[in-house]
Amino acid sequence: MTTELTSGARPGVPTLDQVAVLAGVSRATVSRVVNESPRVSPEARVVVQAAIEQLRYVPNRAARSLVTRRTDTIALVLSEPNSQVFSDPFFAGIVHGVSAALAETELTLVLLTARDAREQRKIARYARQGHVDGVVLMSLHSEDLLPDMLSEVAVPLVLCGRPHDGREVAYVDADNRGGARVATEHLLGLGRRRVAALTGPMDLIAGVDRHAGWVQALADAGHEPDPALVVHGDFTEAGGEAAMVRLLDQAPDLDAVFVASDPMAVGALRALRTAGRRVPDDVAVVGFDDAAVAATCDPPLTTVAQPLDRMTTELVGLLRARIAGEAGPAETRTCPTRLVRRASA
Amino acid sequence: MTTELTSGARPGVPTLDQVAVLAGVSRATVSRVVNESPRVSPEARVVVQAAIEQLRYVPNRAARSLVTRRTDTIALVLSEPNSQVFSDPFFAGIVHGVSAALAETELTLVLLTARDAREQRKIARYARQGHVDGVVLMSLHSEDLLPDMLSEVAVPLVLCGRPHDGREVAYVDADNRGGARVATEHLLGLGRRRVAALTGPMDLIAGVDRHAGWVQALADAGHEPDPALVVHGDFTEAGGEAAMVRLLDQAPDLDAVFVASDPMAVGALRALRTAGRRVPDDVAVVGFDDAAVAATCDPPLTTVAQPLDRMTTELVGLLRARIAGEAGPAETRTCPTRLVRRASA
DNA sequence: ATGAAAGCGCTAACAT
DNA sequence: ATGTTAGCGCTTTCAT
Repeated sequence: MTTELTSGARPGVPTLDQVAVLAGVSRATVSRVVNESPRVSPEARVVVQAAIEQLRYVPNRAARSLVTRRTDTIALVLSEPNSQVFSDPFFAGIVHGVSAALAETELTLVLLTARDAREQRKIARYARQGHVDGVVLMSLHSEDLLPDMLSEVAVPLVLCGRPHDGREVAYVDADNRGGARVATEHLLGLGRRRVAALTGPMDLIAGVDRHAGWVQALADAGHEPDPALVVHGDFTEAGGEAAMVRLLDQAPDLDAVFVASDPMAVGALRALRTAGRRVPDDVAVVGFDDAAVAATCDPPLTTVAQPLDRMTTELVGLLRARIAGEAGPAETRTCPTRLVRRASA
Repeated sequence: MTTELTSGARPGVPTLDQVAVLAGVSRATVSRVVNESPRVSPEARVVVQAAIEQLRYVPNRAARSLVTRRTDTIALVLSEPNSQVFSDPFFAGIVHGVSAALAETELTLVLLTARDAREQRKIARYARQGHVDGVVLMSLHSEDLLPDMLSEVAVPLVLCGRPHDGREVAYVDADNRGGARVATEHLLGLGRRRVAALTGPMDLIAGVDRHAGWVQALADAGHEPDPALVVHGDFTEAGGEAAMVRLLDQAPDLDAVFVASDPMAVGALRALRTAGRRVPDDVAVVGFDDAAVAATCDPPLTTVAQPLDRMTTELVGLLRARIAGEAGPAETRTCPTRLVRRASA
């Protein structure tokens, strides 16, 4: 009696019932086949699979998730008012990497962007509606409210990048501080004495950490950081060029510079050339890889490689572990960076 | 009697029933308030809203979409094996624009990427599962199978970019042909006689159309297109530089060049400079805007502006119309391009 | 191994 | 204007 009521539904979109009728079994058996339960006889499985093929049946996700309370979907949230961040190779790399890591699984990726408070609320609401099993959040700026908003929603959450404050939350980050330290040590090891730092904005944790690594390397070597040797860029090529000009003005005697991002390093190189300083004979430069921009530089730049692939793998792994309840709410992973010396032209 | 069964559910996630009980009304009334039906008394509305606030109630999407057969979600599908496409400013611009256009609505965006056949199947399946109300598909290459796969799924579909064959499908595209024609006319109007074309790959419809525009402008002016004046790039900066080198070799007497994309134009400019040709005195160049890369060029380039904002607006508008059943399956929109002359340095 | 039946949370007739 | 009721398509005990 139940089955004949199904006739009122949309034509062309088969349901479990229809498969069951065609296969001559019950709904439960079809469900078991679809969900790969071992409690099905081989014969039944064959019959059901044939019916599924014939009808081109695909389970209705809404119905399934209504009962299982899973959605098999995770969200990647980009919280950043600046819209050109989309073409930023670092963001692009993260999006791509997460998407690739998920391709191997049954999970699908939902990309959400928050450019203003309105969109932030929409995202928090979306998460609370239970439309995703978990979320990866990229939020760089210290004053961003979204991390708090999402923490309040009862959904597994992993941040991409260490949070600015010391909050208790799961995150994955590159070893920014270690990378900057190694880069600076490399320059000191070359015998340079006046190693400047072209760092990033200090409201970005990556900027803070990379600056801290430079300071530490100098301290370890017994140098005291000279304020004249520090200048802040905005992680862009143009910003890097401008910052390098200021740096040359502040400290004309510098003989090396650690640049806290690759695009800035490209700009810095240009500024150095314009100023008539030879690279690397005159000034040694090490960049910090956001996506290997500097690989195409002339002269080729020694850079700190940022482990994008590793980060995205960890991000997805940690989130899945959290969804499965196998990882704590504040578990963290730091992905090692490494120095890459490129052949000099 | 129904309500007390609810007790077995997840704690902390309130349902319609619980709101109804707290407000002292029926589920139906709560549903009406949530869905802004006019058939509710002001008093009831107030009581219900208070209960919603108190319980922090948010409707369960799965349950809703199970009955309404809507998901309030649309997918933006990027079908492109090349993974670096993510940082391509054109793609980034489309993603950003669509996302922005949707921010004003109740719809959410799901970004899906297909890099290989496996991912393509996953996407087709996802669409068939009824998890989205419609899809915007960016598929550039002529041999891509995804357009066919998605056409077979009964879901409103709009392509970003004219399909390569003459298939019957809704799409939105820039006026690539018209833009190329105007660019070439501009060069001819400057008095140039040997107007070369640095075009894109011919398996991309944008490449084909821009090339066709150049041919048409020459034909209209009574010139016959000289094969030596044509060379194909790959829409990238490096490709543009290499192509320009070939072009100079093939046709050393060229006095102008229409370049079918901005990044290529930047590369072409560099090649011209290296070859000792002065721009624009010696060789006039017009680029084709993929995301205003050329705006930062030196010398500033006259470019054909591609209406990204317009395209994304149309894309979303057309898809929504299709979802509402207000637009045919093969309705198309072409967004006008225009020539932008930049002040010479 | 299989089927019957209950119910996930919601909307939408249909009554009143 | 409000309540009652019948499902949407699926999973999952609980029997058999």
